[in-house]
Amino acid sequence: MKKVSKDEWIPSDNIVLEENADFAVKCEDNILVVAGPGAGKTELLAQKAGYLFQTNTCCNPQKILAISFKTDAAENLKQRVCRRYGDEVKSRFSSMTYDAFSKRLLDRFRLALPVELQPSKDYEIDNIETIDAAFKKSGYNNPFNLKKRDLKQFYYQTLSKVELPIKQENLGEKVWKLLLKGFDGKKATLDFKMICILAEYIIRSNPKIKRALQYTYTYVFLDEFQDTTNLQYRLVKTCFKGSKSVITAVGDNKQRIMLWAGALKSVFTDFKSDFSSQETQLIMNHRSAPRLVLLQKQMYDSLNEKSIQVKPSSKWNSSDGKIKLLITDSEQDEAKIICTDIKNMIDRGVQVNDICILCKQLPQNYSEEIINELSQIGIRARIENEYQDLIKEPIIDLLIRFILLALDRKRPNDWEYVKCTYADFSGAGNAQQDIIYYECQDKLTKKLNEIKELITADKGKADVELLLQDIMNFFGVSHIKAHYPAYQQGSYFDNLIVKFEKFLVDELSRASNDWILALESFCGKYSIPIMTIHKSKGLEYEAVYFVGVEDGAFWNFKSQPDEDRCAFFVAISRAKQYLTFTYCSYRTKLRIPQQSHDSINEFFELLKTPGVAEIQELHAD
DNA sequence: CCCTTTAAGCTTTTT
DNA sequence: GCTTAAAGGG
Repeated sequence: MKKVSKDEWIPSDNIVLEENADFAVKCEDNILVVAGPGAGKTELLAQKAGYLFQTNTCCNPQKILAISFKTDAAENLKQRVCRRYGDEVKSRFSSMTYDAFSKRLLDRFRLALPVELQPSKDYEIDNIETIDAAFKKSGYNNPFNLKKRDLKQFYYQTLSKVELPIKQENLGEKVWKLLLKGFDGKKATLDFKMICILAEYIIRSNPKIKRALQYTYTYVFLDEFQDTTNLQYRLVKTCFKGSKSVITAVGDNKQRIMLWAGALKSVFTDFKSDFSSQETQLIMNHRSAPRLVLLQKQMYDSLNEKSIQVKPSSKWNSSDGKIKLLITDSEQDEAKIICTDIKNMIDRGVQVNDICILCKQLPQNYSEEIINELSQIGIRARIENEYQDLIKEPIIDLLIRFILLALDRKRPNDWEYVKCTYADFSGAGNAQQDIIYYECQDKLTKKLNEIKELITADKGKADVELLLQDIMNFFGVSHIKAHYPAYQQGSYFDNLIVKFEKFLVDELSRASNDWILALESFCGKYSIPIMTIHKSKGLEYEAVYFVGVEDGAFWNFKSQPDEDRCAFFVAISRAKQYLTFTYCSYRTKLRIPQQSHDSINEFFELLKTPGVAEIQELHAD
């Protein structure tokens, strides 16, 4: 990485930063960056990391702490920064989730807690049976006969309300004490909220640790800031309020769809006053075509958003972008029309995995007919839930990369990843000069060749179960579990492997035992993803089909209209160029005699505004 | 055995 | 809100 002066610095990868983004990158005070979809919020953070490292504004041994919500978001940011600025910044850019950050603080400084608050070293996470037993042992016997779901919610709420240090002896405090140490032969159990509370208390009650933390992390990035919960925000506040550490928070109030899961509604204003932070807005939308940007802007009123001048990228013509509203009586008609549309799009060169089908909820209730129709012309569409749950697991990722690498050695990224992981597991770490390290490489190469032999020997008909076992034994199951503590709990690990095995066998039979094809296919390269709006957050697609804009899918609209408007906004803003909405008056799986759109009529009025969408209606008579 | 009442789910992540 | 499945009552 070459060092440059502040005036000479230019963004990496030929990216052009709009004025306010450039300001935010170079800003050395706390700043809140509010920006809509496609503005490049995460990219701004990556560029800011580059600026801070390249200009030596963040100088060794100072580090940047980047906090995200999802592991893959944290991982993506880390990869982007490491790719651009090399391994020398790897150890100085800590990109992790809130939960990983809290857990790290707790595990590292557990002994700094007063003895009565120290959890046992081998605590489990979120063992609901233990939690239930602890409440019962503390004398709580569900006096109001709460239903299972409400009971669970009551448990977690009671636990998260406990203030440290413990001064009272109420129910929550009693249960905490049991859970911290374990009881009646049960292991200690914490949930992530408790971990967050403990981490916050460690920092609050240990000025030395707090100072060390602030000294280490002179810059802090907070991604998806609108989703921050009160506990997470309190942790950030305790760690960095009043310090010299500079916080950059990025978020979008129009995409606030996690309030129901506990996001803190006032987090933007709280942050501005607590951290005397400035605020800046980005106005570019690099993602969506002009006509789609226009539709997004038309929603600003209902989202209580001032109409700022959002600008689409200059790569578009002003007439670019297509919006359609498809109204049918039967799911068959809906599926046929979507299918023809998708076929045309693919023929024009759009990649299958650049087309997405979105639902407000339960994709399986809305997409069956579409999946069938598409499969008849050889296009695969699949509900992503289970696949994504597996793909994001580090062990599955490792297995996939290993097999791909065995079959095709020209995969530098996978080689690097597999090699580092293996070296790590074998204790060779980063000691690149060490002879052990070369031994590792040697062993790895041999094993890769061996696996390749196994797979190619019988034209790909190798036994999947044995092969996966073989690879895992090579890395050492105990090493894997030691490295990823989540895998030590219960049968979680074994279940993952069994599921992956099942999926892989299935993919292999589809791909006539072509392992590379099967694995790529498992990773979603050749299929249209189907998912909920919530899962699509942060993603983008050339074409988006929002299936089921109906009251049945927005049953919650009356109780949380603002959040559902945001959900609608998130859905429409995933699309780059093509956006199709569908409404179908009867859905087999829902068995609602006749769908309506009374409660969400505002969406229809929006789409029916002249010049917005092309409307296609198909009625059976 | 049949009819009525009640419960639970529906948008989520994290080691 | 609207569903399905299980539990309850006669």
